[in-house]
Amino acid sequence: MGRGKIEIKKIENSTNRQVTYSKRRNGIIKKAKELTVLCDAKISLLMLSSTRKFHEYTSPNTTQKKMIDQYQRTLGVDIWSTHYERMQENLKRLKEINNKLRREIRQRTGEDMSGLSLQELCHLQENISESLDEIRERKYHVIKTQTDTCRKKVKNLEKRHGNLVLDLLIGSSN
Amino acid sequence: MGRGKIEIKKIENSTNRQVTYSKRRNGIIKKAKELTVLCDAKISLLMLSSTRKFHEYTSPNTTQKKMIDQYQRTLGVDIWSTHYERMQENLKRLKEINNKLRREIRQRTGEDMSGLSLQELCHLQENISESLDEIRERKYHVIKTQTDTCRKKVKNLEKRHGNLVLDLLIGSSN
DNA sequence: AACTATTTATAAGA
DNA sequence: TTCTTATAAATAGTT
Repeated sequence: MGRGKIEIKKIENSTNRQVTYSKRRNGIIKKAKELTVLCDAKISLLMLSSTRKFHEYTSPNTTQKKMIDQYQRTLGVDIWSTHYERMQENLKRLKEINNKLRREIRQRTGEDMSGLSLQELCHLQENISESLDEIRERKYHVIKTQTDTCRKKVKNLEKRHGNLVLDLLIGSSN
Repeated sequence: MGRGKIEIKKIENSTNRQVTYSKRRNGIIKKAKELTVLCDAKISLLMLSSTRKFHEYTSPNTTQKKMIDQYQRTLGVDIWSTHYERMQENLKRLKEINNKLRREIRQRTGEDMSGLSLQELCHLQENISESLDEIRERKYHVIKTQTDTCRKKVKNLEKRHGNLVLDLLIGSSN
């Protein structure tokens, strides 16, 4: 290489390492370009430096996707299968949960009770009766809150109105 | 390079081209390995010869998938967008529907009514009251069906019992 | 696959 | 970063 043989091990000096990376990166890209032209090859070269800088070279007559597809076909692997399958399982699971929830709602609304036994129906009735009680209770709570708020406003208005009448009777100083 | 400078253009002689490909392929892989070690870099190198032979090098501390993901993130492109993104959107949509359904159930059970106005509460109460009526109706229907079935069985039994008694009185012929 | 004359790449220094 | 240059490494053509 240069002035004196070097051994191939990590360059500890960060500056030197970056300089060497830059030089050799250009070198390897040049080699890739030459190989592409000389031998009619297709090359995909992805490089990530220790400082997270990204560089790439792809032969002109191809694309990253084509190269990766070729890679997968040739080696008989599928890089994405793991991800893909997991996502598909997730989808399936969610759909099932979804259907269960819908069924539960349809039972609670009384739209579909065909599969329920007498015992289950009794239980459902009891359950919904309780829900109805809670909703009624909540409704009264909301009504009471609103009424209270309303009363306070009236009281406040009355007080201000009283003051206004007083002001009119006595006469304001400014 | 070797004995006499060469120009960088396609080697027309097929044998020479293959030989050069082989030599330079090894050379570039060696360079990639050196760069990996010297500069703590991550490299993915895919090569396809004009004879459709495939060769690759990937740095030990990474994988093809990681490199491609990095590539996509860095360049802001997504080779897999069609499949992958559609799946992810599907997942998101299902999750949202899921949450809506759960919320609806929680409202109907009276577990969570904090976001509901008085009007909505009235509507909910009415709604659930109707559901309760339907469930009650269904229950009575089931009870009636079961009772009818039971009565038929009793009648049947009585009839058979009557026949049995008759048989005993008259005597069976075989 | 091995050899070797040359070209090319590059490490260290400026 | 860029250039220079001494030297190592790569390799084209040959055997």
